[in-house]
Amino acid sequence: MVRAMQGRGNNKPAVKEGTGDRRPIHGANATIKDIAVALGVSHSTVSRALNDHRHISDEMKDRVRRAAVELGYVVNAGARTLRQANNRLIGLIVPDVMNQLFVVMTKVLAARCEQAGYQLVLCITRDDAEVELKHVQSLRQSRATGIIVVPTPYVLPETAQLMSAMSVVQISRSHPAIAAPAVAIDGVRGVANAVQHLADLGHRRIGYIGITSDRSTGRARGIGFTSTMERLGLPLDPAMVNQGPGTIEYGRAATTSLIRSEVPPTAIVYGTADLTEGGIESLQRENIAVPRDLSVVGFGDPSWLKLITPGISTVGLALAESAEAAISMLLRQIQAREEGRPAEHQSSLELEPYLILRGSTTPPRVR
Amino acid sequence: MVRAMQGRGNNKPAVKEGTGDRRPIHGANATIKDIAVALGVSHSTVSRALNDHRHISDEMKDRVRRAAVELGYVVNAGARTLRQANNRLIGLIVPDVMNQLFVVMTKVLAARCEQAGYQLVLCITRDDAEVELKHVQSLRQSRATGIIVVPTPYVLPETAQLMSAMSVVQISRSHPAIAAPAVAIDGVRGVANAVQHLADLGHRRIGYIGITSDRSTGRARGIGFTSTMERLGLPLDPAMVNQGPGTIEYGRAATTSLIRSEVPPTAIVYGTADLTEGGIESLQRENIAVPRDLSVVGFGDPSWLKLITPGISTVGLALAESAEAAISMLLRQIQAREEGRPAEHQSSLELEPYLILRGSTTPPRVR
DNA sequence: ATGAAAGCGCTAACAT
DNA sequence: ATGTTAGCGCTTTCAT
Repeated sequence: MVRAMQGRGNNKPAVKEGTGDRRPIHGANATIKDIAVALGVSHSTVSRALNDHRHISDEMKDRVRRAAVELGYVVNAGARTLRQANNRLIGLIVPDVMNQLFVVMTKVLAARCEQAGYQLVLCITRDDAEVELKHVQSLRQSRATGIIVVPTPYVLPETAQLMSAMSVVQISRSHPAIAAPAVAIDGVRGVANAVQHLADLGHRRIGYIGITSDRSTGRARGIGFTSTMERLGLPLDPAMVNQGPGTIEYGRAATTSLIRSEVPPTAIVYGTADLTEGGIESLQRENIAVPRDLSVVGFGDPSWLKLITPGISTVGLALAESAEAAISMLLRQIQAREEGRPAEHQSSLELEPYLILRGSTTPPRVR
Repeated sequence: MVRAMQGRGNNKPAVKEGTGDRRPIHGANATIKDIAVALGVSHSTVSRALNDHRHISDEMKDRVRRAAVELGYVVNAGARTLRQANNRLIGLIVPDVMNQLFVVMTKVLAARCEQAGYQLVLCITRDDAEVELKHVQSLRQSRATGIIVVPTPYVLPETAQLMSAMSVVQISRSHPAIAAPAVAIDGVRGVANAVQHLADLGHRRIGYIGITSDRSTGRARGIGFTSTMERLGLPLDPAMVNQGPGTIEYGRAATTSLIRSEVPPTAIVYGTADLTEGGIESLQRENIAVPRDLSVVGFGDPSWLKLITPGISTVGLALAESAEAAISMLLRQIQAREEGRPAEHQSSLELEPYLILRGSTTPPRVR
């Protein structure tokens, strides 16, 4: 701990160093210079040896590697990046990780990133545009190689501008201000299929509980509902169309209000997995017999859904596939940029949802 | 794209640059030097202005900031780190993000990291020690400030050694080779409480389905079961103690095998949420009436569990609290290290689980 | 096969 | 209040 100030012109502040003196035996980080000194060679030789350069003798490589282990040397990725301008960092920006949708994506992306030698920086926005901006700034500052983002409803202009300098792919949702391709699941089709199925069974008064149209997903699913109702010539009572926050609570409240309304629907279609969860909770509380009293089609298919009695029919989403598609697009984009190619235009992709029938739908009782 | 080789002694490889020429208007990253040149001042003035240094005139600060925006300047965090040795990166190493347990932790940690100005690097090991090592190496190379880790069952010596040079906190599980404090939930007590509760109701033949003892959690919960059975003087039939992988499939299979056995148990206690999920699935398939035919106590409390009919009693875990505790410990550890303090000894912490009764337990039918 | 030296972008002494 | 200079750890010419 006691150390005389050195008179030499070093500008190293005379503070911390963990324990002991200069020897990088343990504690402070050893550098290639330390190895070079220990071996009496130049630090460039050390660098070359560690990078398995062709013109370094096997013996030297061996000595260097041994010394590196000895000194506990670990390359400083930051310093390397400064030279090579390439830092193997990918940002994943999602609203929430409790949501089935985003967890599955996260899992797939993490696996792919690891495989491709990237670190995954997880950013959770809670759908707050300010938080989103902060994350994008950090990512940009650390020169992240790319970003996969589920944009918040109201992306700030600054956020979009920062992104314009980076390789980006949007997933699940897409925002017009972000000039990046998007991978999404066709929400129009998802809800349309559900409505069609119910209509086929004879339902005419169908309720919808979805999220607000400020998210691209909410908008699409809402359109899926209204347009299909119209196309099939079914009455479109505004009271039957409920759009709110995508929370379990809202799903519960909206469901309760629908089934207690003057003329309740004979079927309800949900617009997200959380809303479905809230809906199921409400139906159980209100003792609604599904599908006898009410037919139900959920959205999304978390693994527990099949444990519910009765089985809930639902809109299945190809989550893993969309994540795979997104990361492939991103990696291609990155590669193009690294090779100086002018980033081929990537068109957005929309995957098809599919209906999973589990018995929560049946023809309406009366009519 | 066409660009003549420049004769000057610059060692810049004559490749990429996106589009156009040197001006950092857009595309390539502007540096403080670019700003300095544009303004005809020195780059250190620019640096100081951007960092709001005291001795820079307000007018200069203003000009610099304006130019920075103009040129799309974003500080290079890597370069800064090289000087300041402090890179605001925290690694989170978990086996899986599909698991309720780890998602909740991830959410809490992400929030705290954001708040404290750290980026969160998410590393998923799939309980593979090699993968874990790779992640730790990357983290160490990028000089991550700290790590929160759910260690794999068989941590490699190299992994443990790398960690010894970093600020680390273990969470959920703990591994003896890792010299870092751990925050966990008392698994012995969790299962013991469940068994005690069932014994109080009069059960004597109780089955246990948990994970193998190679994870610290599995070991503790197993001990919680056997020791409590012994303490209460209940018969401990080896056939009633099932330990395997923590998968839904195993939970299903083990449950099916238990209820089909010669002398089936009158109650089953589970050791993880996934096993509980598999168990419920099996019980539904086999048409076992819970709690009439069989009492059940689950482990963990994912939000959907209360939707199951009948309500499943379960061991509640203070997941968010344990994550909070872990991140606080880590931040304190980091601060101590940064201030050169010798890292006060942090003792491990064990939180108490609590029983949530929902009606899946009742006195045994016969006796 | 190895060494010397430059420089990536930034901050911080140390001058003025 | 601003400029000059050194140096963080590394890779990479350019010499030898």
